[in-house]
Amino acid sequence: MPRKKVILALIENETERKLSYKKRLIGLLKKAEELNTLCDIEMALIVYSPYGDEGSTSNVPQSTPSITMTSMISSAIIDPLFTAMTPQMDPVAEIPSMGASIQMNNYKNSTDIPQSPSFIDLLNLNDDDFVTLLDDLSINNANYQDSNPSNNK
Amino acid sequence: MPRKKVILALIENETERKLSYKKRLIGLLKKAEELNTLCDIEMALIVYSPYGDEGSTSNVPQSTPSITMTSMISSAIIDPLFTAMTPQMDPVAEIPSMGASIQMNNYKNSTDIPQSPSFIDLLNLNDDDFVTLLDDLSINNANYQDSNPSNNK
DNA sequence: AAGTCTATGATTAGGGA
DNA sequence: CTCCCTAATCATAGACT
Repeated sequence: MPRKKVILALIENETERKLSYKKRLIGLLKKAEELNTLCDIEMALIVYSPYGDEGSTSNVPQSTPSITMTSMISSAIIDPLFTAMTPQMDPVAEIPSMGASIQMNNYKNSTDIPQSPSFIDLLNLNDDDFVTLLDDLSINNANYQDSNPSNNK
Repeated sequence: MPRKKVILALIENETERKLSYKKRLIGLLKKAEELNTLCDIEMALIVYSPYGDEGSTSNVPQSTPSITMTSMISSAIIDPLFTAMTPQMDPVAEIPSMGASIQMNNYKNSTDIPQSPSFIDLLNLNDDDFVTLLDDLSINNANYQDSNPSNNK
């Protein structure tokens, strides 16, 4: 956007694409939070990121995707489930109603994870993937690391 | 943002707040779509709007809230469920897996709808509320109007 | 309420360290 | 890769229709 007008097409260069993703995710979260604050709008933003575990526990890009769930919901019912999260907690244990309520078809990706498992199936929130729960821009995320490495095959 | 620096707090004036909401929702959808296109990121954005039916069938603000589900998911599995939608179709019938999969606690608001029913409970996608499905910025939405007016009490 | 316009604050691509 | 910086594009409050 600066220096060069954005072309609305996939950024082919992976390094560039990932950099853009990181910048734009922060921007998107900020915009969403602003809408929530300014207009009292309840919402949920669920982002499937192929860059889930980088910089933390693994050096292998795209091998362990993550789901970023952003709660900007002001409702008292769902808020505690998300705001209570700390990096030390187990997200799945912490959000039982979420794990119980979002039941999609129990898809298992039999090929490589880099080929992108179905987004909707990842919503199962089982042991396979990183789950990152963000409450606001302070990205103090709780990563739920895969406890079963075989799922990465 | 222009003309005046934005103060991150609830916009007290209702008309102003709604106007800001409409503008910012479009902006948010655009940003999300850009992230999807540029970085090949799958995501879902669910917005609970208290301004669902205005300008269409009712003049009563906030009496029939709506859920705006924005699919920017490239997966072939979920895409057809959203893109197949037309304004003439019944969204609930059209997205059986969605209706079946998102099972929250079956909350019924016994007081006024303007007091905002729980966002998470609205996700039940039953007959009570407007459901607006957006596939991209072309806001060619499919409204699913309440077939049971008593739910507005 | 819903568009259109536009000035200006916000976002971000590119580059440097 | 991750900050930091800056230029240039983008988003949008306010005004007007």
